[in-house]
Amino acid sequence: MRTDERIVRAMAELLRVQGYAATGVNQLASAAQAPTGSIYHHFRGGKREVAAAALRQTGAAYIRLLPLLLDEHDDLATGIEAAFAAAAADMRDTGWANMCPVGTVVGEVADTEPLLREAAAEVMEHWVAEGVRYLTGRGLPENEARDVTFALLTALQGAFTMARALRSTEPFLAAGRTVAAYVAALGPPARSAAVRGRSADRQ
Amino acid sequence: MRTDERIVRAMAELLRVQGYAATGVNQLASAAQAPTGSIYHHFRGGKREVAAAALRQTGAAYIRLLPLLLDEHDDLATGIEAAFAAAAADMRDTGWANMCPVGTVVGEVADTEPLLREAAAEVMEHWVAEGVRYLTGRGLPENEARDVTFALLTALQGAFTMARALRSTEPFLAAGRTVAAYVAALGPPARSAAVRGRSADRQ
DNA sequence: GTCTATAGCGGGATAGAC
DNA sequence: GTCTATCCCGCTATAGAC
Repeated sequence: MRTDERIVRAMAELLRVQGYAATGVNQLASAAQAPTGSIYHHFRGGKREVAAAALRQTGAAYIRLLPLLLDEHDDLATGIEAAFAAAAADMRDTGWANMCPVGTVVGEVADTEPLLREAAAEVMEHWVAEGVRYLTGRGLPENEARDVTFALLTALQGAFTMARALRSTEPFLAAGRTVAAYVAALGPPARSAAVRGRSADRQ
Repeated sequence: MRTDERIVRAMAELLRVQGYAATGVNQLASAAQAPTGSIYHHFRGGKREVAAAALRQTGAAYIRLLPLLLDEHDDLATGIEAAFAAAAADMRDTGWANMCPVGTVVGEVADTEPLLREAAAEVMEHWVAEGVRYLTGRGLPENEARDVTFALLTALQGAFTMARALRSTEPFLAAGRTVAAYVAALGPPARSAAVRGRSADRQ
């Protein structure tokens, strides 16, 4: 892997576990198996710029999971509940350490690091756009798709935080149940028709 | 106000805006209008101990808002939507700076500062217990009350994060709409009976 | 108890050899 | 482009005058 890629990946890992301020450049360098100077060679903006790149990369990877997880289930509500359960299992299996780095960094430095706040905002706008696109594709009207997208994203972010502190999967499972129930109550007939359409599109 | 109280309050403020790692002891001292040494006089555990006290104090204050906001409305779903709208307005009016310090600190140091993680866990356990107590008081069965409590808390935490990055009230408003709709779908007749009972209790 | 001065350390960033 | 040595600053924490 290229040096700059290793640096970005290492930063993403460290952000997930210990946040931005606590992550030192030297720690980052040794985690990336690169000398300190290489960081400034590849990223002239230093630590800030590496973190911004890590947020964009991680954010893009996260939202790719949405169709991967939800396409598995013909019923959208079932898929949502399963996605929360998967996130809960991952969190538990990694020792409650793997937060979403985007959320962590926003909490830390949204008001003190404009570059990072902007990167986080772009990532989240992308999440919302992709969520709406996916859910309208599964038959939800635009305004409902937007509400459900925000419901999913806020519940996930909050569940990461609560699960990490409580060391329990319950925040994920309970939040997943309620979002799924909300979606199920929206209008099952319209949605199953949409699912049929979606499956047809692929064949 | 006593010196130690000023210190705890200043720490809570700083945690909300810039997190734990970025908050220095000297900055804390000047914000509390106290000399550096006073911090170690009142809190022998230093910065860590001040932060733990700030989390407990803020956490207790936050959960007191729950009945204050929801008692205003006879219909529970309406009250929930209004509470999210109030949180959104507060966030906007403070320049998108006022996160929940408990969530921020968890993201930063849950795996590196055991004392703070434990303080956050205690605070959140208290939130859950109070949420369940309040909602069962308004007529929800225990298991539903627990799910709704987690739905409220995770959505709020996540909405703080997204609203701060996006500088938009939409995460709060959209999440509030969905949680309210979920509650409204649970069983309106049982709940309005409970509301009548609650009002009667007060007179 | 209140406050000042400072120790001791680790941070981010840089210069320059190779 | 890779790596080392080092600068300078700010941090936490403490010692000790008042």
